[in-house]
Amino acid sequence: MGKKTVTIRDIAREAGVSPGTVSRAINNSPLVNPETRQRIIQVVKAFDYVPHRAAQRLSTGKTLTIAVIVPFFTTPSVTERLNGVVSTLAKTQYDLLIHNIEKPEQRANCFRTTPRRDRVDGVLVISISPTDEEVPLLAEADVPIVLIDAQHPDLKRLHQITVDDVAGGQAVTEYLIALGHTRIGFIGDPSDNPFNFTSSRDRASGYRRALTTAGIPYCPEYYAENPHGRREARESARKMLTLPERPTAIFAASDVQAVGVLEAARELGLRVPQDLSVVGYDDVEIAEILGLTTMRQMLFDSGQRGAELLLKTLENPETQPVHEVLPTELVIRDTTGPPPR
Amino acid sequence: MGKKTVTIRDIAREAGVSPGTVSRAINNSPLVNPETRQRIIQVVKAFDYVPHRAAQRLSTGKTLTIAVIVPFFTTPSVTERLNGVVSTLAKTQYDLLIHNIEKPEQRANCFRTTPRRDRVDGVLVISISPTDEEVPLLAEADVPIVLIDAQHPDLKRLHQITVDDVAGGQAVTEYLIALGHTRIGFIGDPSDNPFNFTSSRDRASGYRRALTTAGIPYCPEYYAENPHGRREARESARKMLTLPERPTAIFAASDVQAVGVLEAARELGLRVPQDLSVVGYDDVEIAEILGLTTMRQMLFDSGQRGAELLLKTLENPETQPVHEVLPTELVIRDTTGPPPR
DNA sequence: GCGGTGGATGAAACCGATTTCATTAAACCG
DNA sequence: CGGTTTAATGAAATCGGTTTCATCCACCGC
Repeated sequence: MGKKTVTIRDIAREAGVSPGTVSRAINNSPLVNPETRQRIIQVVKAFDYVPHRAAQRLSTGKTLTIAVIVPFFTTPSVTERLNGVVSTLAKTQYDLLIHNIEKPEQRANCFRTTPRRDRVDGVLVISISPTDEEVPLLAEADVPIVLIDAQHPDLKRLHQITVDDVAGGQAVTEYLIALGHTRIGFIGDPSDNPFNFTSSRDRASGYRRALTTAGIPYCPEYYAENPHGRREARESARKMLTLPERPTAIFAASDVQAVGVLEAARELGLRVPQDLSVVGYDDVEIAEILGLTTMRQMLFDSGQRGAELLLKTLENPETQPVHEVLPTELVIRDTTGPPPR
Repeated sequence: MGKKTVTIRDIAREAGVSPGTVSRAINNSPLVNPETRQRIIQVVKAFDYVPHRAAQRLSTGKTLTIAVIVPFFTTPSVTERLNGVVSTLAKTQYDLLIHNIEKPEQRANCFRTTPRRDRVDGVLVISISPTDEEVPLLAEADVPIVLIDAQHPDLKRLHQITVDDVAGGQAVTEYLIALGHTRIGFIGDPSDNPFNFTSSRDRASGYRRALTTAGIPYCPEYYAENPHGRREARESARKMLTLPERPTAIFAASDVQAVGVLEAARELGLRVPQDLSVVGYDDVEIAEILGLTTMRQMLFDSGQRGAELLLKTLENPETQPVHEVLPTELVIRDTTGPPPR
């Protein structure tokens, strides 16, 4: 099946015009006679002609491509954000390129090679906050960039869609305090991680701030950091829950980790919420299934808004960088209650 | 920041050679003196030069792009397959284009416009079986295509990575029968759906076959089809479990649906597995969390194998179409046991 | 010492579109 | 009716690589 590609010259020859005219005709240039256009369109249809993408890109300088840089994209919360991006872009003619980051070196590599004018028209970055050294690199790339669930103080150059994780962490903790808890544990990701994830760190800040405000001393034994994961969280929870004076509530920095906490509780024979209250973060599907109390964030919407923002910027490059903060909402289910005794 | 792109000619000038030589040097052509290459590489590094993708594509005719067509990519099982694809392709220099299908018309559109020589070098299709009308269209496109978890009898033209869903469904049912169950329900997706998903249908065939073999009459009341989803499965399960003579076991065509069944059981006060046995399919993370007995398929591997197969075919276009059937494995956890009484 | 062989390189064509610039023909105007 | 716009189109340059073909030079064998 040789099936040679039909080029714009074929169309031109067939329609009895020059390639330039064909190009103008299909790109809605006003500089072409309606009749001529009609004839050309006809030939295009007849030949099922579609312009060669690479050729278009090369000559226009536009790539019609948007890249999204995303870490561990099988994580449910990340997938949901990505979903927002994908469904928004599906309505446009932009192609979506996915770069999954699972190792720190991929991250560096990706930040260096992806945001280039000749590769993409714009970049979405999900959940990975660029470092101070990386920002100038990104800015220099001269490609519009939107951070989703990631941040950087340099608002002059980067669009940002975030959630106030400090406030969220604080709200969760205040809720637990209001229930009467004073021994409240926190289980999150490493504050200092090669990906520069910030959300867990920020939620921990909110946690501490709420404790301080309430006059509850911060107890390092009730604070644990682990590489993200259910198992890791379970181990931490187990340790924490076998302390001489165990916490009566645990706030996990994500639903995934909260599940680990629940598992640890089950193993230790602790009833939830009678013996232990557990709160997660994100409100992914599993939270609803397990009846987990959690802080809901608008995951899908964050992706959607980010994509929309990027599209708007592509249309109008003069758009000033925007920093949008999405709301959160505490969803109270079955894993929280007053402390025992 | 103007930042004009540095082209191969810039490198050539700087290194004191011709563009052709630079091209040869960076593409590992043996036709270039090691010293010259060394010098060129140096300049490339110094200028942080990266070849213009569109230009490469145009001149080579290769797009260096692979598209994956995937339905509802937030579904955990689909995400996991996709993960296999992504991680395999990450090691190559191919770009990955994602087309998410959520509506039937997207499907048709996608099959028509995506598999074109000038757009992609190859296509991976996940979980969507092409129809008889679509296959010639795909074949004509003259782009290698690999179906993952999808099938079509025309093995002459399409690579396929599948699981024997009929056998899988049969095995699950036989297991339940061996436990002593005779009233076994099945809850799956619509056999006839606009996406042409076949896995649920096939698992149902296996289910029926096992019943027949065991001499258990097939009872339509124990068989339900719903649009895929937890809630829908829950409703079906509720109906089935409130029958005068309710099933003692339910086989759900996916873990997601099995969760719905578990919810229905909980609502109705049925203990699992004492009163009701539940089996899922896929073995996604939630199955492990909930202790769900399920049929594990190699989700990640299916994506990986599919991608590898596609890459191999790209290297050697003469590769004969392959049909690879991946094994399944019954994972027995806490939701299955002998029937009550 | 000379034709032959092959390695390394440069010059130029080419991929398929877009876009600038030039050209032609028609329309318009005083 | 001559001169000037203006609309429509063609010719050709361009985008940034790759690749073919030609060239040059060194080395080999005789």
